[in-house]
Parts: sequence; C-alpha cells; structure tokens
Amino acid sequence: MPGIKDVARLAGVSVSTVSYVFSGKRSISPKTAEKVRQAVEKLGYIPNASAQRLRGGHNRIIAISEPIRDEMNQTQYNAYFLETAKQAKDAGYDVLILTSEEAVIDIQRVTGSNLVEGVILLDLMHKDQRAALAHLYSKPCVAIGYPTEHQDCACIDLDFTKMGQMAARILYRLGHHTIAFLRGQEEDYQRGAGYMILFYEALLKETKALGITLIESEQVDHHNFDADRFTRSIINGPAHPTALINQSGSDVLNAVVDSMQNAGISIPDDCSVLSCGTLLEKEFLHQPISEIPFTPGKLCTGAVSILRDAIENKRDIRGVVRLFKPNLVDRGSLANVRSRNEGGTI
Amino acid sequence: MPGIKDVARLAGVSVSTVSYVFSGKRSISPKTAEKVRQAVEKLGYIPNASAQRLRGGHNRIIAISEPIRDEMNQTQYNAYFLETAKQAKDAGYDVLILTSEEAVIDIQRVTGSNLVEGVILLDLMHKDQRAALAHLYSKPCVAIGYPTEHQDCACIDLDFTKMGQMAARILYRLGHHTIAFLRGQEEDYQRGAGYMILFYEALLKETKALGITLIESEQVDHHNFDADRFTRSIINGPAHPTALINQSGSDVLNAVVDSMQNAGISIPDDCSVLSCGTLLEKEFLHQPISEIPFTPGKLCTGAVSILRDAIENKRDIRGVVRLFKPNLVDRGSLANVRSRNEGGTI
DNA sequence: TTGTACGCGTTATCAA
DNA sequence: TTGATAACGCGTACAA
Repeated sequence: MPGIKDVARLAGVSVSTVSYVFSGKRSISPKTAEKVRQAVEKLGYIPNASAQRLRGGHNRIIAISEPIRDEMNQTQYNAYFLETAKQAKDAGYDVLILTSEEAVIDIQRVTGSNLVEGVILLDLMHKDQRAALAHLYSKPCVAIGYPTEHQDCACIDLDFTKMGQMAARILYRLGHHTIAFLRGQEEDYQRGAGYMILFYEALLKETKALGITLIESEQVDHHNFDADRFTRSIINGPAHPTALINQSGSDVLNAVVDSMQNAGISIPDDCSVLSCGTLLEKEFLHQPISEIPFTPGKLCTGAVSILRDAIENKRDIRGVVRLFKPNLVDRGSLANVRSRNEGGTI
Repeated sequence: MPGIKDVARLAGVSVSTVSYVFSGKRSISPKTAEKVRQAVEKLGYIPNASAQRLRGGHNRIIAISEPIRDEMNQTQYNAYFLETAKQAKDAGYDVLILTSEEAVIDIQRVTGSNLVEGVILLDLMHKDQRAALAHLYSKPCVAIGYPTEHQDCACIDLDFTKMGQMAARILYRLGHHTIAFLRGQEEDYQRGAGYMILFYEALLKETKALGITLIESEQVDHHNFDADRFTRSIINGPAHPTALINQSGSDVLNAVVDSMQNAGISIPDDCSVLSCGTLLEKEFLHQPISEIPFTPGKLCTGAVSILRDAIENKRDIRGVVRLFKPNLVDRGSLANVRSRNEGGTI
C-alpha cells in the first residue's frame, strides 16, 4: 500500500506533481509525467479513497436501497437492481447496496457520513417512508417509483395511471365491454406496491367511465393458483367476458393460457388477452401475449442520469417527477370482439 | 453536516472527549457524556466515514464480486447474493457490489484504495481469474466456491466431489445399476461453473467404479427443452434406467416429472429421482423430489465469518479451504429398485 | 513548470 | 477525568 509520497520519492518529484499528474489540473512536462507514470506503475500505486473523499473530492459511490422482505418478487427485483447497477457502473460509480428493512436509518447513515454521494430507491411502496423522509438525507435521492410523498426526492416511473386508462381504452376500442381482470399477487397489494395500486385504481375508474363491466378474479396466490377454476368461473362464466387484463406474473398467466386452451377458448379469437405492468419473457410464454410492459432499462438509465445531474452539476432535484408514457407491445393476443360460437376467423 | 468540532463546541468539551464518548475507549463522567449525547442529538452529528478510515480505523465495508453475464441463473445468483448481503449486514458491514466483468481490476481498485476491508467472490468458475489473481488484492478474499487455483484466497463450498459420490452410492445401495442423468444447463458447463464440473466428474468416476451404467441426456437448453422426448428416449428407452439423477433447475425437472407421469411412470415405484446441486422450492415442485441441495445460508454465513476473522483478528486466511459435507433431503422420491411391470407397492 | 504548506475530520498519544 | 496536538493521505492555493 504505497502512498503518494512513495511515488513522489521514486519519481524524484514532489507530491503535488504526482497529484496533478492524476487530476490533469495543471500542465506537466512530458518527461516528468512519464517519470511519475512509471513510478505509479512500478509501485502499483492506487490513491487512497478515504483521503480523496476527506479532502472534498467526489468518491463516486452511490447507494441503492432495496429492503429485502421475505416474500418478494425476486425476478422483478433483479431486473431493476441489475440495470441500475449496470448504469451506475457505466457512469463510473460504485454501488453500495442497502438491504436492511430499517432503510431510512441506513440511508441517513451512509449519506450523513459522506460514504455515498447519492441514493437510488427501488421497490417503492405507495406510501414509502424512504421517500417521505428524504429530507433527512444529506445527499440527493432518486426514487424509481412514484410514492405519494416525494417532496424531497426525485421520482421516475412509468405512468401507471395512464397505463390503467390505456388498457381500458385499447380493449374498449376493440369492442370489449365485458372484461375479466386477473389480479396480481395479493401480497403485493397488501404491502402497498405503488404501481399496482395506481394501475388498479386507474383501471377501475376508466372502465367505469367507459361503461365496461370489469370482472375481478379472486385473490391470487401464485404458489397455489387454480387456473382451471379461474377459467371456469370467470372466462367461461356467466358474464362472458371477451377480454382478459392480466397483472400477474408469467407463471400464473401461463397457467391461465393453458387452461383456456384446454377449455377450447382461442386467443384472441374467443378472448383477447392484455398483460399490464409485467415483464413477460418471450421464451417462457406458452403463447405470445400482448403487453404494456415494465421498462427497467429506461427507468434505471433515467434515474442514474438524474442522480448524476444532482451530484456532478449540483442540480436541485427535490420534487422532480418524471413519468414515462407506457407503450403497448403487440404480440397478437388482441382482436376485435365478436360474439362467441361464431366460428372461423374474422 | 456538522463535524466533531461542532459537537465539542456545543457540548463545551474538547473534540477528543467527543471521540471517546463514541468509542468508549476511556471513561467519561456521566455528566459530560450526557452533554455530548445531547449535542450529538441536536446537531444530528454522524462521524465522517472517510476521516475515520483515513485515521486507520475500520470502515466496515466489504465488496461482493458477482460479474453479471447476460445469461445467468438469476434465481441461484440471488440466493447467494442476498444471503451474503444479509450476513454482512448482520455483522455490521456495508456491502459494495461489483458487477463488472473486469472483476479483477475492480477488486484491485477497491482493495488498493482502502475502500473496502475484504472481498467475497460469488459464482466461481472452475478456473477463475478472480481467485487465481487474489495475490493482487491488498485485502483478504473469500471465495464461495472451489476454483482450481486458490493459493491466495480462502474457499468455502459444498464438497461437490463427495456429492457426486454420494449420489452414485445412494442409488447403488438401493439396487439401481442403470441410471439416467439429466444434465444441467449446457451454458453453465460451457462457461465452466465450478460445482457442476466437479459434481459431474465425480459422478462419472464413481458410477464407473461401481459398475453403474450412466445414461446421459442430450445437452439441455431450458428455454427449449423437450421433456417428452427426454422421457421417451431415456427413461422409457431401451436401456431401462431405474433411477434419474437431475442437475437441472426446477422448471426442467418439473417438465420431466410431468412427462413421466403422463407416460405412466410412477415415482419412486418405477423410477427413483434424485436431484443434486439444486435448490428446489417445495411450492414449485409438481411432485416432491429428494435432493442433495445447495446450502446458501451455511456457505454465506461461513464466508462472512471467515472474512471477519481475517479483518477483525488479522488472521491469515490465504489458502484456507472449508468444504461442507452435502446432505440428502429425503422427500420420498427414492426407493429400492424392482423390475418393471411388477405392479403393486413394495 | 514545479515545490511547499495547509487543511479536510478523526483518533491516539501525551500532558494536565 | 479531560484537553491539546500530531498524524493519517491527499488536493490545491500560493510561492518560487
């Protein structure tokens, strides 16, 4: 663990010269620069991060807050976490990961002690302490999500309210006036996952406004989901929905799709299917399903970019909200409505 | 961002007194201690991490190295990562996550700059650069895995060689002399995932020694796996294996189990099934399958404990190897062999 | 173009 | 029991 003094001694220059070779903040003669470079190489010198930071420079570390609950949607967690980590890395930042459930305390600690230069919040609840108490953090904070209280942090998310409207309108325009809704994991609503609630409320409101009859599934526990029962009682039930909106993951959706196929219900001829706020992997789908998907890449890129703006340009990002318009990915599972038992194609 | 001086001024004491109140390394009069505590509270003082570290104290940060490749077993990744993070957190350490594929450079940087006090390597290859070049790191390093070159880091893992032997012997003792083997993801062998290779080689060797005929599956691509074909050609094939050893994940295994059921093959009556080096979740299994599972909890606890020993007690852990004996979890899918078409229970 | 010296916030040593 | 001060390694204002 050689220090800058060792390098200076070996190169036969002063410590400040070595420092300036690294920072490039003043001109150095090529000869001197080369001597220093060789000494650095030879000693394997790496600047001491603590000293740099203490002196007031940037340390290029950000924290990602992702409280780990026992039951959580790990696949989804992963997509956002990995994407954020990748973006941070590409921007030259290291990532400190905070998994404690006492997230606010941890964030206070790592920002207050100057350990990190900023924070990104993942997996936000509708009412999220971490966002609501952002004024306690001494460093900028970006939430990937759209919690109710966000005066002191920036928020970036898909517009799930708009997504709810879109889902209703897309199907309405195709002539669907009776629509089944397959709820997401019940636990997720319970714990207050923000996007699920926003989508659900917007869907309720818009279907009502359009005069659509929305038939809701029972509570869904994906460990123990009876797809046949769902298909029998909802899709094949007395209300005769002509379309299905799904908010569950691909395992539950696949089971329903299989079950529909077994029941002789063809997609989209007999029933259109639209998945919303999901991230379906094509390879895992038993049938291609049209989707208004999550866009982790876009959100995480945006989040890191906002945070960098705050860190590197000292921009005040408190209260900034950036909502992306959701996009429909058409995979052919949507069609105009037609009465049942008509037979043939459109 | 108040400093120790601000606290000292407000409390009317010297900075060293404040410092000692925090460290508890010398006795402080209750009255003074209380004054300091109040000042700390009032100012929201948090010690500057960089300054502490610069002065020579511990900073209680470790790095977890987990190079993110495009194709990886995310579920498994998660189990180890989350468990390690949890253990570290419980031991009072923060975790810096290194996901770059240029892992060696990153580890050199974060150890050399004193940013972290130690490193844990996850997802090790059979021949792993990160372990082979551990002498380049200026801080202790623990691999959760058992790579070939490990002179300069500690290794902790399940004993996959023993696991291979166990699998062969368990089935041999039950009278199985013709055994099918369902390979894991081909990509994983290709990229050299250490444990899969060790297990596979040991299995080959032990079955050979015991005179067991091992019938291998074709290469497995779990995105595109034809379970019926596997069942037809292997389980129901001319060689008539009486047992199946699985190294694939639960999705592939489930497909095979279903396919066997459809083919009228009953587990374990017609065919015993043993899954090795997997982490099957009971809820996701279509039938309970006996297993010699991964033990992320045990390994990660051990890894953090070894690393702490190195950091906190300055123990030299280079070259230390700790291999756990694998354990069979019996879920009833193993039985004594009997000739086919015998009918009835044992 | 280069060197000297100060200060960042903390802790340990020494003195009171 | 408490206070003053040197030192950690680095970056930069200032001097040369």
